[in-house]
Amino acid sequence: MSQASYRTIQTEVRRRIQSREWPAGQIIPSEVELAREFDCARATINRALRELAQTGLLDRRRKAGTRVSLNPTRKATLDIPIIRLEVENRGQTHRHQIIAREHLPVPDHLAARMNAPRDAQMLHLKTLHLADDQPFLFEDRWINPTTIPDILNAPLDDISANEWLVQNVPISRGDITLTAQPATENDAGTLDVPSGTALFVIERLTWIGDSAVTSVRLAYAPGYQLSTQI
Amino acid sequence: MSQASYRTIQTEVRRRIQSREWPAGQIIPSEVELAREFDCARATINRALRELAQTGLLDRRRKAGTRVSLNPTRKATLDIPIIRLEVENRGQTHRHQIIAREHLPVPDHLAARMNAPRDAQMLHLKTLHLADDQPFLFEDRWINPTTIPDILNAPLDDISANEWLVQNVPISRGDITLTAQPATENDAGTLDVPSGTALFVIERLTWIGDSAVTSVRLAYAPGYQLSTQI
DNA sequence: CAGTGGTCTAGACCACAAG
DNA sequence: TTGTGGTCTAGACCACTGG
Repeated sequence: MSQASYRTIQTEVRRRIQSREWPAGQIIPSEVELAREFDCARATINRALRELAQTGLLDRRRKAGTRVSLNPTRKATLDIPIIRLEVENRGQTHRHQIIAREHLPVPDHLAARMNAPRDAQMLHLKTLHLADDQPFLFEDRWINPTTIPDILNAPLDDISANEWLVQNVPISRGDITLTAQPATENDAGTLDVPSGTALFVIERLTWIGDSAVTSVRLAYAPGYQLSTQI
Repeated sequence: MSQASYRTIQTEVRRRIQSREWPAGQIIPSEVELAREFDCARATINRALRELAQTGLLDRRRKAGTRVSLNPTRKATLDIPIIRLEVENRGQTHRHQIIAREHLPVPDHLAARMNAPRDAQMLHLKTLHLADDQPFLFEDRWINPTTIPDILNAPLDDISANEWLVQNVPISRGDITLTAQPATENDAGTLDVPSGTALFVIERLTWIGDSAVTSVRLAYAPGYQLSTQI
């Protein structure tokens, strides 16, 4: 093995794990030994193994060594695209309608989660996104104008709040929750489905430092699916 | 800035992006320039920026340079744990019941997706997972004994197929789909919910090389949510 | 304590693609 | 053509932690 490339090393390591040459739970040779075997620098081995550990295939600990994961918690990466691009990537045309736009005191449960004072005034937006003029998803969003004063001047009729925020607010952190929910009366009327229909719902709460930027609930029309690979 | 660490560099780069010092879409200095500024080796800058690019914050292209992503498709990492651990991590007790276990010709639509001949015989398992003796999720799984002959000897009453497969089959690839579905009659009876209830459903198809290992549908009881962060 | 992975360096060559 | 990121090296020191 005179080939030295972190990719070829990764491939070979995967092969040895899949062939049970290195069974689950077993310690594999140290970086120094592997560097000797593959005739390459230790840094190359390190990169190969470090990346495999990031995907959950290996467990690494100083002194203890590197072992094949016993319970490989597989990690899947979800892409969170802008809604407009999500629609356009399906080859459909995106359009959005603002259904409501008002300043209201934020509901208590949101105030708590957003680390805001009770009855804080926020911008509340309800937006329907359409794909080829069919309802695609219903967006219910609260935006904290204390954190994002510019939002008050944003041209939200032309560019959806989703897109404006992604492009103008460099968030530092976000909490995401995926659930299935029965359509509320509100959902049902907006998406034009029977009340109680099973909807795929994504809720996100995003932050700049310790200041909440926006809390949003995205209710997708039936048939939506989120796909990924491991 | 005499500190040289890829982590401190990442923090500083994030700060500059969030503060708009480096606006979205703009080219940032080259690795050589940053190495000079931070007084460190180029490899250190490379690692810092490479990892940020993996998260979608930066776009890098040879010769074109590194720029702040214009439409940062945020990437969230989902952990796919073993069901037993998922339950136990909530502080609940896990138990499973095998509801059906039979060899059947696989349905046509699955045969196609699994790259198997029509009417191929597969092991079909229906399993109910319980958390503190309450229905937690209903697992409907097809296992390809051509790929996994050992499955026929597995003690599936003691250890769920989910867990046995994770620990014994080093898969190379998996397709995952997340959806919301109304409970079928079958789901409803098993999970003890009304038919039509909104259920969170994960479907997975996993592979060793080009051979399908298993196709599984996990229907979670109402109230389940999948959480992550970005 | 000592062995392992974690990180950094200074330098080098290369692959790619923008101009 | 040429500047950029992509990768590799040989060596070094360090941090952590198992025995």
